[in-house]
Amino acid sequence: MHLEFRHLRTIKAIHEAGGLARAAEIMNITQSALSHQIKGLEDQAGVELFVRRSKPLKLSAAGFRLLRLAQQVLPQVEAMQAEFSSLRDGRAGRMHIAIECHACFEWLFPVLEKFRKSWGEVDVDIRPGLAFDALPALLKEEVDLVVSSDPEVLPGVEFVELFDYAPVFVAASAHPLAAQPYVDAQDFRGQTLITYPVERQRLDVFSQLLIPSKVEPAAIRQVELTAVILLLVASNRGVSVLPDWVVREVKYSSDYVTRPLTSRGITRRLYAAVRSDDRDQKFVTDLIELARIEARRLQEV
Amino acid sequence: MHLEFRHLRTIKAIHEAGGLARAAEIMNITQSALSHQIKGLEDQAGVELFVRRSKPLKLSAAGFRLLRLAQQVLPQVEAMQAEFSSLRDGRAGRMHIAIECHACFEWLFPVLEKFRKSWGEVDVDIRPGLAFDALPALLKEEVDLVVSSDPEVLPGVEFVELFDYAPVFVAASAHPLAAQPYVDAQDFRGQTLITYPVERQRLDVFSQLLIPSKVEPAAIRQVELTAVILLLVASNRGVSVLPDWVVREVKYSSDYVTRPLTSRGITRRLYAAVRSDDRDQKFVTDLIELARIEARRLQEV
DNA sequence: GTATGATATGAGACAATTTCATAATTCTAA
DNA sequence: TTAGAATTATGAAATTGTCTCATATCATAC
Repeated sequence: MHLEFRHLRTIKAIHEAGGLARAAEIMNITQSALSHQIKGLEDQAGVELFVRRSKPLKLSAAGFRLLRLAQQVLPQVEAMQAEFSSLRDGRAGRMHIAIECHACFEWLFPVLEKFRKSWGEVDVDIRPGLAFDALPALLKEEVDLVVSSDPEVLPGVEFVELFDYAPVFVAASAHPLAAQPYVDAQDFRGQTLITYPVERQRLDVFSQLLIPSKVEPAAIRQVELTAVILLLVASNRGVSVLPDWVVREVKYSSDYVTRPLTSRGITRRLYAAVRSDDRDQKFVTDLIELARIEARRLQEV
Repeated sequence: MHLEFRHLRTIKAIHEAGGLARAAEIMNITQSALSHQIKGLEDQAGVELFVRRSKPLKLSAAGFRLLRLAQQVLPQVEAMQAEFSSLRDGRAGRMHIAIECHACFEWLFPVLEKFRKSWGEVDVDIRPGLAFDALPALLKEEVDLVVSSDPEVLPGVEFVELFDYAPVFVAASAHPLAAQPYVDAQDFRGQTLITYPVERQRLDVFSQLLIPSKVEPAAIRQVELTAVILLLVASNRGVSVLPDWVVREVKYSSDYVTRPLTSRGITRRLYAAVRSDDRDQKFVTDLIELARIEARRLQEV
């Protein structure tokens, strides 16, 4: 049974127009074509679709069943086409974000919350669990944006600057290092360092400070959640280094002290990696703008 | 955007097969054809449906949207086709019944109740309100069976005998005519006759007895519901004539008396009118058989 | 870099759909 | 009942679209 959308539209039109000739008018097609069409369909289906005894062609029981299908299916198709047209002119799209940095959740959530309000038709998601091959995933269109602090030169991918931040040393206020105005690589000797559970290269403390200085802490404890890290730090089970937008919330708590890394402080830059094709999509630039604003808000205090 | 079912099947197949070449195999079609097909679709839609950067062709965000449509729509189409195939081999169908006689509800309901059990796929309905042009409606396929006691010769329509019945006189046991062993046309003179609200020609009392004898009752009261007619008769507000399958339930009640019409009794025959095309449909003959059985059951007491 | 597997493209063959012209119905109203 | 109008059916030719075949191009892995 060789059913096509054309047939569904025909059935619907004949029913609405109340006859084949009128339906042909509406569809801008010959009456003959419609006649051939339904004849072919009836032959294929082996079922009479219309009552021919009466003159303005009328649907039979089977015809009504087909009409019902048309009434179910055609709107679904139109809905999809509407979405495609939104997609074409950039009102809709997909924004699946991969984040390489654990702590980024803190600012990303509020950003996405705002984003959702302006871009209801964009399908937003955060995809954890591909911390390391995020860039290949970006190229394969498995994700649409990667938050990263290690820009690479990669054809088809652009790294757009998001904002600068400082990795900051955090310890319990009772901790000996709290006495110093800043901490240096050497100060980590003998300390227990609490980090996110990722490779050292991806952790600012290591890549920017300890590896260059060839310093090894006494112990490393890996913890998934930022809140838990802070908890452990507060109870003096170790020290940590976290981005400024995270320590903000404990900066003025008497339980913690926060200190710059090195006398001059360390500054890092965060990037959004997007495919060059998507770079100029309105909702992409908008998301990046929102991220900058949110970061500034978290850092200004 | 020239979407066709073929495209939906293709999208689905490519997704399931995980690539275009494999999908082509499954669909018994050239890989080339599929390539042309999706290219055409992408041009029309103005949207990329697949990610071409990676080699085993993969769905893009838009492609997934289309896949979702395919997964919604294709099963609906298959369901309809299954119904059509049921229709072709007679497991499904429509059985909209028009009844010309009011009292037929009494036996028709139990019949349909049984019918529904054996023929779940048949769409059953009773269509009241076309008491008089039921036969034209049958020809126009607005209904599929007409219960009638006045067979006509009509091309394309067959009258199948259902069962015989007797119109029976009913009165309150206190009524004077209760003394007689049977009632004649003349006995209706001076009586109040309670009937269904239809033309005289369609009422057995008139067509079979009063019109031929040129007798006019003192008054006629028209009542819709059988139960109400019996109520009025019981309280001696008039007499009535009802089919034997109806009076059965009051025959042994002390409130009523039932008497034959004329010394020999009057017999009528009920027919099912169906289109000749449908005459041999299994579910049609089955319904007629059920009707006969039910009538016999109601009449045998 | 080359081999291999996968997708794209162009031209021609083929099939399905539409149109045109006209026939055959059915309906309507006198 | 019978024109006449309106509606649907049909056949053949034209058109359009889809598929195949052959081959090019591209991606990936070794």
